[in-house]
Amino acid sequence: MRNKVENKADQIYELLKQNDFKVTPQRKVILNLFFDKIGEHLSAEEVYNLLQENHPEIGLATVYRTLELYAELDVLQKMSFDDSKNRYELNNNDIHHHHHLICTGCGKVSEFSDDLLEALEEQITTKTKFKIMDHKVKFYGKCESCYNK
Amino acid sequence: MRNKVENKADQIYELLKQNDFKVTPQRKVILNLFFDKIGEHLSAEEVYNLLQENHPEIGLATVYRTLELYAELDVLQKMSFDDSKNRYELNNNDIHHHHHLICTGCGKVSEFSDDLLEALEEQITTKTKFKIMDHKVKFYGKCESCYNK
DNA sequence: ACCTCTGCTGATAACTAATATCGTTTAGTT
DNA sequence: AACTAAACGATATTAGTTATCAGCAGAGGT
Repeated sequence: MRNKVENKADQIYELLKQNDFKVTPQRKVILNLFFDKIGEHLSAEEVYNLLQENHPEIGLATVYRTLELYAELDVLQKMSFDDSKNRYELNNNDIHHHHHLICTGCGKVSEFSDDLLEALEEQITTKTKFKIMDHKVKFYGKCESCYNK
Repeated sequence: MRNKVENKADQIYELLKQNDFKVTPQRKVILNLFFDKIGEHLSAEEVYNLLQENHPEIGLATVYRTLELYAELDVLQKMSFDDSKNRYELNNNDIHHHHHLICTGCGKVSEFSDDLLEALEEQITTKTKFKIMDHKVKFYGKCESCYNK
């Protein structure tokens, strides 16, 4: 019997195949990196640097391409925290609606999970003709340690 | 007696002075442009192009600097709709909490105003130590015409 | 096992938005 | 009117990302 991560990884390999993309070693390695780094919001360069240790043969262009591909397949969630670079994290469906709390003091990004936005989406649906598929919410403020100094 | 826009503009000139910034012709022109384009989300280059007609002497660097300055003073709100460029709109305090509805079909950005997020902010405040100052919400989906085809 | 064919890769050039630099100009003050 | 720090325009530079292209590789057919 296989563990959860392997199972989940296999599902994603299957998803690649279903969409006529090949399951390459590079795509496997990059996906596994994100399984190792759950909760982190990695930029393309950070991914590339992390790969240097065990997979220095993987090029930066491949990193960009792979992240973009996974984002389109909704395997990764693409986001930006106003530092003019895109960041990615595993789109764990279990915690689909988690919002980011961005500290304007130290820049740290924490998370908050909930489904309260459903009410807001419902209101928009009834008041407008807009059909909502997804949302992104960012809260700006001060984390505990920045607030206390 | 002066009209509302002039009054509002004067308040902003005053705000500049209070923060030891000079009230230059360039800053006046760019601010007035945003009063003329309420509801639009302009990029730096779009502002620059709009200025070409009547004020071709204003340089692109000045546009970038001025937009950034106004954003720091909360006169403009800085945002991005995943097209890898920053956009700005007048931060009208009357409609402070308006969210953006981004159509994934045609890219059009519309708006929805509400204060329902207060409830969510309150929940975060009670459950975490994070002190929220501001938030940005983006909803993704299909606008009426894209949905119907 | 081998061939083929298409998609993928790595290296790197090109692009784009934004920022930094620098000599000149100007707003606000004296 | 003179002064001075701030702001300006032109342009070089940077940073993140995307495009290009020759070579490679892995699935399917023979």
